[in-house]
This record gives sequence, C-alpha cells and structure tokens, in this order.
Amino acid sequence: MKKLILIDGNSMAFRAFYGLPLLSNQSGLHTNAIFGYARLLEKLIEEEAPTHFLVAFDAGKSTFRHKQYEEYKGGRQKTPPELGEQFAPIRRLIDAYGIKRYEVEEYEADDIIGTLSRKADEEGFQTIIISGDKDLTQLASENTVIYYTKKGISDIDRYTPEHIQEIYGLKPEQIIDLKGLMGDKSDNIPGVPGVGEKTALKLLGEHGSVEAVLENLEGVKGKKLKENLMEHREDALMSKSLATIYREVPLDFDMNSLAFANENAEEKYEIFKELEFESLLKNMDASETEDKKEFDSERVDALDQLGADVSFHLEVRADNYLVHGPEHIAVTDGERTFISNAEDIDREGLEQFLKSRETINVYDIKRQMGLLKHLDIHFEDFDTDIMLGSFLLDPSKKIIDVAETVGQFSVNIDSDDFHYGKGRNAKQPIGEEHDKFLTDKVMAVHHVGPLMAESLQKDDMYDLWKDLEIPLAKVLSGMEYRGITVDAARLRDMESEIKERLDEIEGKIYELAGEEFNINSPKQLGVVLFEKLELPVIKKTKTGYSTAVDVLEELQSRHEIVSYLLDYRSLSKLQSTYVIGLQGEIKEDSRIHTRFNQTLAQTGRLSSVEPNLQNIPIRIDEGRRIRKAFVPKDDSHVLLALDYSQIELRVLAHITSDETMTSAFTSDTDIHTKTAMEVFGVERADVTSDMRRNAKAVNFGIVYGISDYGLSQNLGITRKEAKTFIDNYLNSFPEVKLFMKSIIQDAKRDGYVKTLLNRRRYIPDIQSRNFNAKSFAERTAMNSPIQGSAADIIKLAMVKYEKSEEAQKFNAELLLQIHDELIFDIPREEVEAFIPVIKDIMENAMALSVPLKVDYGYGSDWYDVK
DNA sequence: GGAATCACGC
DNA sequence: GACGTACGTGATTCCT
Repeated sequence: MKKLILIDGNSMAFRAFYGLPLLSNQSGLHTNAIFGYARLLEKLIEEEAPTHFLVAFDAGKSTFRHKQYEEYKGGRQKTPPELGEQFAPIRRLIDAYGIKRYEVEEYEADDIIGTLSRKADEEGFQTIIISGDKDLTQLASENTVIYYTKKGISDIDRYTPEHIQEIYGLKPEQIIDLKGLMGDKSDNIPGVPGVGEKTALKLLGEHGSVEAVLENLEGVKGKKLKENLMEHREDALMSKSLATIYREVPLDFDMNSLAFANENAEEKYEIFKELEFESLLKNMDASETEDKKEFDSERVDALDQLGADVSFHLEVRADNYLVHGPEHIAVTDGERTFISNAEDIDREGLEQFLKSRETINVYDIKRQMGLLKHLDIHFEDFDTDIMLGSFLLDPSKKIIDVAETVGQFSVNIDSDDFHYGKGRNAKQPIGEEHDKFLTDKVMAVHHVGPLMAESLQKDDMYDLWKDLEIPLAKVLSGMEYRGITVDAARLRDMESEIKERLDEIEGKIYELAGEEFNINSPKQLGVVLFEKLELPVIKKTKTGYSTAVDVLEELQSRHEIVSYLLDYRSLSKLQSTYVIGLQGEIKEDSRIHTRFNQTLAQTGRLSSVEPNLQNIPIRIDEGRRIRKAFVPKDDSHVLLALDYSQIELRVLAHITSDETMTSAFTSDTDIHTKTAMEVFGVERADVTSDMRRNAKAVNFGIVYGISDYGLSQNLGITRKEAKTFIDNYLNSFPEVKLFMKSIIQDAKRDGYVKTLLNRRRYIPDIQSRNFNAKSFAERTAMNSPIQGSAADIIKLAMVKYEKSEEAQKFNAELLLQIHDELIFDIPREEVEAFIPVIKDIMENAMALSVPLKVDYGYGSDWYDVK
C-alpha cells in the first residue's frame, strides 16, 4: 500500500519552537525547533512507515490571496530571530532524511498539500497531513487524515471526516463555510461580525453553506444577526474564498518523486552530532547506523606480549567493588588484547606487569584500585581515567558505564545492561560472546583515552583532570579501603533503648488517635490527623495531605498527639537509617567502608554511599550520639576533625573582591554578625540575635542558591520580606550584586559557568522562557562557582596532603571527607604535632585574596570531637 | 521496581 | 505575576 505523509513545514516549525524550551548547542545556535522537527520525523517514520513523503513550505511573502485581500495574514507577529535562524538547518535536516521539500511562488504550503492530497486520493494513496493549522481539516477524506498537533508536537489529534462530524457536525468541505462566517483571527480573515463558532455552526446546521445562509436570510433568527449577515455578505464570501485551499497548484513533479526510502543515515548523524541531539544519536546507535566500531585486535595469551602503553580493565558486574572481587581481566595495547578469568591471574605477574608499563589508561581508577585489592595488589600508578574525564566534560551527563562514555566519542559498544541483562533477564555471559564484550570494552577505553585528553585540553580542564581528579581518586580509594571503625555494641545498646522509647510513644499515639495505624505511612497518618481528628490542613502534596515537619509544628498547639508524632518521626529516622542501618554496614574488620562518588554531584562535590557517611546527625544531641559509635582504630588513637570555616563565603569574597566582605574575613570577624550590621545598618553592639539569625539564613541562601521563597520558608516569613532581605543584602555588598549579574551574563554567553579550577557546569535553562526553569538556572549560575570552587579547594587539600612528605611522616589516616571537613585517625601522641601541619596544608591549599580558616577538634570518638 | 514522602547532613 | 523552589542518600510505604 502506498502511504503519503505531507507536512505543513512552516506551521510545524512554529509548533516545535513554541512547544519546546529554547535549547541551543555549544556554538550558540538555537535548536529547539530543529530538535522538535527531528523528533517528529523520527516518530512519523517509525509509526507510520510512509512510502512517500513531502514537506511543503510557504514561499515568499505574497500569494494570490493577497491580491484578493491585502490584509491577508496581516497583523502577524514577526518570526522571532531565535526561530528564524533555525529554518535553514530544518531544511538541511529534511534533505538529510531524503524527504522531498517543496515551495512555490504565489502559493502557500496549504495549497501544495491540498493539490498533492487530491492527486494522492486519485491515485489510491493513503495520506496523512501534519499541521498545527486547523484549516487543513477541510482536506479530510476517506483516505486522508489530518494530524493536528496541539501544544508542541507530541500531542496529536486525528481528524477524519467522522471525527469532524462528531465535533462540528460538519463535513470536511464545510470547514471553509465555517471560516467564512466566523473568520480567522490568526490569518486576519474577517468573517461576519458577531458570528462566532457557536452561531456559525448553528447556521450551517440549518442551511449547509455560506451561500445558502445568505440566500435564506429571512429564515435567520435574531435581528442584529440578520443585519450583520446582510451588511457583510461580501466579507463572508471573500472569507470563505480565502479559507479555501487551492487544489490545482501547478507542480513540476509527479508523485513518484516523493518516494521515501529512509536513507542518508550518515548525513543525519552529522547533523545530530553538530546540534548535540544526544537522545536521537543514541536512537541511531541502537538501530540504523551500523557504524559500530569493529575493534580488530590480536588475542594474546600472556600479559608480557603487550606493549608499554596500555588500557586496563578488571570486570565485575556488581556495583560494590569493595565487597566483590574481579571476575575477568582485559588489557590491551591497542593492537593486542589479553583476556582472562580473574582466578587464573598470576598475582606477582600482574603486579610486575603494571609496574613496568609506561602509561595505563582506565575507566574508573578508584574501582580498578578497589578490585586490585582483592588480588592483594596495591597499585595506583594509573595515568588517565576516561570516566573522570567524561564527568568533567559535562557533569550533567550521567555516568553509567564504559559504553555510555565512549559513545560520546562515537564509539559504539554494547552497554553493560544489554550484555548482562536486567532484572529477570539477567544473564551470566560466558565464552566467545563474553570475550568479545570484554575486548570491545577495553579497546574502546584505549581508543577514547587520547580523545578524552584532547577534549579536556580544548576545554581547559586537562590540568583539573590530571592534577586534581585523578590524584584524588587514589586518595579516595585509600579512604574507602581503610574504612572507619564502628563500635557495634554501642549501636546495639542504642537500638534497644530507642526501641523502648518508640514503643512507648507509639502507644501514646494510638491512644490519642483512638486507633492503631501505621505511623510511618503519611497516607494513614493524614487520615488520622485531618479526617478523624479534624485538624486544619496546612499544606497538600500531589497525592494528599502533607504531614511534613513544618506542618506538624504548626499543628503542635492544636492537639497533644502532634508532639508525640514529631518525636516518633525523628526517633524512627535515627533508628532505621542510622542505628539499624549502620549496623548492617559493619564488615568483618569492624569497619564501615563507604564509597565516594566522584562523578555525581553537579557542583563537583563528592557524595557517599553504602552507607552515606556525609549525613550522620550532628545538630540535635540525641542524633549526634550516633557519632559515639564511630571510634579510632584503637585506644592509642584519636579521631581528628578539621573543617573549613565559612569556606563558601570566603570563596565568594575572593571571586567578587567585595571590600566589606574581604575586610570581615581578613580581620576574622563573625561573618553573620557582620552581615547583620550591613543589612540592617546597625552597629555591632546593636545586632540582636534575631538579626544575626536572619543574616545567617541569607548567607545560607547565597551559599546554596536558594530562592526568595526558600528563604521565606527557612525563616518563616513572607516571600516579600525574604525578597527585601535579599535585596538589602545585595545592596550592602555591591560587588556581590555585580558578580551575580555578570555570572548570569557569562552563563548566557558561554552556556556554562566555571569554578576557580575551571570546572564547568552547563546551564542550558538560562535561555528558558519558563520563569521557573530560568530562575532556577540563574540561581544555579550564581551558586555553582561558589560551591564548586569550595569543592575544588578541599579536594586540592586532600591531594596536597597525600603528596606532602611532612604530613606523611605522621601515622595519620584520612578517613572521611564531608564537604568542608576532613576526618583523620591518628595516634594520640602525634595529634598535637600533626594539627599545624595539616591545618597549614588545608589553609594554603589555594591562595585566595582572603585567608582560609580551619577549625579542628579531636577526641576518642566522633561525638567527642568538638 | 519505581514513585512519593519524609528526614538527615552540608 | 506566573510556579515551586540548594545538593545529595536512604528508609518506608504503596502501587504496578
């Protein structure tokens, strides 16, 4: 069967443009309409499988309709330049798909489509017309359906004659009569005054056409309506004529030339790449493009047959490389590849091999180091890590597996999920297939190594990669492997103690509620609070009543049960996440070995998993007691904690060179008090605790990039008051205000912002027309350089510590990093001597225009460190 | 297995 | 004025 798709080219460009956020690629070209177009074409090709295809465009400004009616399409808004620049690429895209494109002087796209759909009907085609203009529905017939796209392009209404009958009670050819009577604002077609859709449909229901209505004016009810029709009969007839699609456009081609073959994958690929359409590129990789890199390498059966520059890969499916050892090994020098089961590896041979290489490239150093430890090998002399590189190039790209990363360099190999399967489809591949998978993987890593270095070089992040992230991975590996000693007995005691208290509170809650229910279920709790006890609903969530802390706090005075609920909440959190959760993480060696994720947080911060040791309670003493369970390796040691004081605000003072702020830090005055003095215009002595609290919250907001709404929530004030605070703040620190403005400009100009060490964060939404998205993007632009630079500094300190000969003379062990804080285990007798050394490294990790200040404490458990 | 809600840290 | 509001991880419930 022959199937023809006709697209109303201009109308779809507008729909795509207004339906999608304003995207742009790195060279600054806006791409949202092009992207929408590409997605539309992909979808149509896949779902409709057309045999013939054409996109019709309007040509020039003047058409035969303008001769008939000068004001035709008058009053239209100018095409925004952001869209205008996308027309040429859209045409190129259509050509790349091998789709016929047509426009002709004097006629509109509608007329071309009308003419072709008539011909198609005559020749027995099935035709689909795609448009965002309802006028086209007049072309619907038994074999022609109109896909009308609402809201963007993904939401499609299908107009068949039956459908049109259903909604209007009209035949398709009567659509023009409808337009004749009611007119069309968007095309500046007048119609008859006072006649809208309702009246027009009524008239047409009675008479059938504009002409028939005008001939039977006596039968029309309503004096004014009759008058209008009489007076504007010419308008009505002209309007109908304007709305009528001309179906006899002279065309210099026949239907055969519309044949569609779905070829030219290469050209498509080029365009997608240039415009950075990642999702579409991935689609192509998965389906059509057979440009899978075939890695030819000779299989060798001994490591010593490999050259000096290699890529190295230990493979295990499991996430936790500290628990699970390697199952396979794959090493290549680009020409020869060695593959083996891990159990067959000769430990000494491998260690010797690693030590004697010139360069070693890997994907995920920390993981490789962790896996090597299972073979009892401590080796860290890796040179490059393409996973870390990929994260630096664009931290917003999720780090998934080797396939994902090398895919960004047009190298296509099977993903881990595909090879191993997921869930019930999980496989344990072996033999030839698995060997090929491993070969492809290590070859891909090897191939991408130099490309990665080049890309990072180009983006000024090569040093950040080689001198910071890669050395840091080795430091983190040591910390993960080392672990931190935890006193399980201590947690067990806490568990039973908390259990008793929870049971007691639970009983009280049931008693006050008059029934037993699951207190942990917000849904059930909501019913009890807001239906049974009829407490006022303060806030709703998407699914029902909110029972969050701030809501409960407001309800506290209204019912006795609420205080018990608050206690229950915080206690059960302590119990499940920390007291019980942590016990489950203690390994044979009585230690907890968290893993740090170096490639996740957008700002460049680390995160910590299994368990998360970066959110152990501290603020409330009850929770803080959890820290009593974290202890040094033995009685002769202590835990030492050093934290940067106000590192983000110091970074801000440095970046902005704000005088007031700089002098506050240079003279080491309390920054929140100083802020309060400036914002409220008072002397130091007159700063009340309330003022300081407010100032602190504003500083907090600056550091974390919260909105006026967020600040209002934090302080329990109105958004307006919060905004006033922020405005006052910015006026008190004029250079900060200036910085905020210019960083947003930078983000707009470059598409990204960067930290002191050139770490980037792309902010595409800075161009968004969606207020929320844009505001969020602006706050991100302001905040990321601050938080990211702070992350750079502490990372640098960690690397410098590891490299410091002086520091290494001590028997100190770095255990944890908590964003602005480092935790060490160290012999008690060394601690006093060590403190000035490590403090110096941290405070001088990077030279800023304000001093960095480090506070510290030590003790015989983590609670005691204050 | 995933979404939603809640709570902990910086 | 819109509209939902720093970043993470993890536990729990509840639905598919």
